[in-house]
Amino acid sequence: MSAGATDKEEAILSTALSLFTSRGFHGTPTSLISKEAGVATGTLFFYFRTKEALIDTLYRTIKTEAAVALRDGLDGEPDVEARLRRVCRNYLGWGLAHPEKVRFMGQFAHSLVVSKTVRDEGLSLFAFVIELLGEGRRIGLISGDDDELVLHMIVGGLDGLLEVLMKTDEPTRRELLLDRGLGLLWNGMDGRPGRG
Amino acid sequence: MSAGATDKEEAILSTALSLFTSRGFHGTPTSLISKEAGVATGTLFFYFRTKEALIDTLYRTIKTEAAVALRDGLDGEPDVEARLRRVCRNYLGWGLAHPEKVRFMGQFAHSLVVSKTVRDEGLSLFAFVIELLGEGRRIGLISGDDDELVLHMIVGGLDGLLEVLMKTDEPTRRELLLDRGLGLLWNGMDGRPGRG
Amino acid sequence: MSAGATDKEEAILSTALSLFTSRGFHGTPTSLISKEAGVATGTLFFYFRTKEALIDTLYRTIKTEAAVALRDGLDGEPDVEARLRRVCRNYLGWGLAHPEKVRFMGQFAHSLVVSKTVRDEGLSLFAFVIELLGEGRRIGLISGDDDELVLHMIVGGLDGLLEVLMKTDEPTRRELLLDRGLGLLWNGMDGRPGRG
Amino acid sequence: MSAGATDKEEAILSTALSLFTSRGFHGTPTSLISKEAGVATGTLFFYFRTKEALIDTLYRTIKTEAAVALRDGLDGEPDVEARLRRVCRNYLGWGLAHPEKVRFMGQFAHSLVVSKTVRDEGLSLFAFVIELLGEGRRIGLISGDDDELVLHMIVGGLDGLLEVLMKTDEPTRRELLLDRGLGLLWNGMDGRPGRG
DNA sequence: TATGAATGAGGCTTCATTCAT
DNA sequence: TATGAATGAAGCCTCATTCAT
Repeated sequence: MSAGATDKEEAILSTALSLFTSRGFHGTPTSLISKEAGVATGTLFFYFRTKEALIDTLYRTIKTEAAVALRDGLDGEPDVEARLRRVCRNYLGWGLAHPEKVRFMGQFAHSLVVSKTVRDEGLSLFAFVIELLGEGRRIGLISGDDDELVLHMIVGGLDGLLEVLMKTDEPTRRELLLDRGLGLLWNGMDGRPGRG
Repeated sequence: MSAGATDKEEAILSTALSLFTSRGFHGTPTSLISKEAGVATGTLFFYFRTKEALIDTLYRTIKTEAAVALRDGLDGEPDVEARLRRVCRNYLGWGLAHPEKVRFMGQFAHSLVVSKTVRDEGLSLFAFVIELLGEGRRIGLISGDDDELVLHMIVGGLDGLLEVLMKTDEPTRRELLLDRGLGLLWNGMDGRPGRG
Repeated sequence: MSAGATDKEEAILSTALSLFTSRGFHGTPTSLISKEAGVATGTLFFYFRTKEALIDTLYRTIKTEAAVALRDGLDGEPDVEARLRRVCRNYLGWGLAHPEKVRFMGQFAHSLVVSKTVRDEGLSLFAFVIELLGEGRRIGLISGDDDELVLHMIVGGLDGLLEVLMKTDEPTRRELLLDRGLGLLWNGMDGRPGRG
Repeated sequence: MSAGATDKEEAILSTALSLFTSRGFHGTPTSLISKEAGVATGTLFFYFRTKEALIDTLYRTIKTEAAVALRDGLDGEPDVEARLRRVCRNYLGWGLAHPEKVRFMGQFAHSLVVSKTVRDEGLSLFAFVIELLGEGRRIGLISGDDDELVLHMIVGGLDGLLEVLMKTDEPTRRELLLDRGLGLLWNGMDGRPGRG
């Protein structure tokens, strides 16, 4: 999962991810995590000082991983518009590739079990997107004047889209919905000619 | 809070709402709820069989209340477009009027402490919006062909918007952002003339 | 059940009897008793000051009833031997007619939930049997010199016999076992001629 | 108490035995058991999943111990009759040596707090006595044809006898009663010459 | 007599965490 | 590094009992 982790640490983290996702934080005793991970109860606390430290690490790890994924191939894109579209597609692509992590985030992004510090920390990882939006606005690509508003609405829209995509198993249909969803995001709901 | 509730039941529900919102489900012992609500520990369990039954009721109650709010004044609107815009505004208006309930939903909509049954149940309350979108699509008002996709993306976008609005205390600025947000939703991000 | 009991008191007692027998004393909340008896929770405590008072009453009632049954037809018997045999048959007859009460006694005769006072009280009801045994011994009918020893062993043997009889549904077989059992009690286990 | 038990497990079991016997199952909180046993509350539940599992273990352990005691010296006896008499004496001897365990059985043999499974399980431990009775019957030593009936009546009689013996502190008198009791069991109550 | 909402002490059990090995 | 027996605070919930009606 993360870089310099030992086998056992690794095992604990990935076991915790799926247990937390399927049973919730408080439905998952540390004893169960260690048992499923094949380590002793004490071992978990050797690697993570507390149960909350464990979920914080998990949160941070996944958020970082997502931020890295968002950046993928960005430098190769010719202009701001292409880069923005790429970021959106990366987001959806990463989500579809890691449904468990998406569900984890869905559960814990607003939960109080992840410490506020760590949640705030996560935001900075996505600062470059705000940056990108700012660029887009300055060249008239993006309407409005409040980048944060736009960011929130895009993320909200993408999350809604992702939810639908994750329920769609058939690949062609999924691709179709993905395109259509991005179209809605870009061009709005209004379908009347001459408007929008 | 709900209709035929006793005083004590009422007190328990509203106390639970604010405690759950501020401290989380597992950070809130039932003993604290009853103490703050001014009733005996046993009384809580007289009205709600378990702690989970309490949060389920809370979830259901709020969801129902929101659905009712969404419908407000809908019949007075002249056409589908006006009704759709009205629903969106109702959603934002209700959210701004009940920030605690919004935060409650943000925390528990994806949490496993609310039973799946109750969460699924909540969806049916919003079926009429799907209906409305279908009407809109049939008369060419809404682009695309998948009403659920559109619904999810609208809700996602509105949630993002709401989050920003809730952080904005100044009323004029808030009104401005609200209009702009709805504009983005309707017309998309693309700010270039002749596109979108 | 007992003499001057009202309908509700009656209902509570008989409901308690079968619930205590099937679920045990502590497996039976008073709330369940009142519900099954069709009365309000408070009503139970109007008739019985505490839950223990209820089981004490039940114990006393049944014990008294059994003692009465033991005496049945005793005066009509010609001599001590016939009276003793009659008492034994009465005991078994009553037990077979009231299996639930037997099971109740089996469960609570040695249990600490019935107050010691009431348990001791019950013994005096059977003093006449000791008396009878004494008579029997004095005329050489009964061997030994310790009436209490004999009583305890008879009761023990009869209880063992009753247990077997209660498992036997077929009437003829049951009658056979009953006779054989009394034979064993009277003549002992030893089957060799010239012994015993 | 049992074989491979730890010191703490041992302490919990023996503490529970005397507390359950003197105060009853429901009069004995687990917290009291752990305190008296000198362990933490959690430790009790480390060794026994529930309070009922604890009493089940206790029941099983004692029953097994009794069954072992019954067999003592059986192989050294010359014939069936001697073996049968030995079993009876063993039973009484064990009972007198472990009055607390006898009282425990008296209380819980018919109680619903011991799971039915465990109670049924206990029966198989005494199968060899049935076997022995069968042998005795086949060679004409025992009258009757139903070994289970005989077993139940013997056990009943012995329990009655044991009860009396346990109340007798004086050793010579006790020995006398024991002999007389076994005599009654073997030869019956009937004291008249030429009968029985 | 009868009701049933309300009480609150107390019980069982869980589980994060420690520490001697 | 790793183990797992041991800890004990704290939580959820039950239930006998009361009392205003």
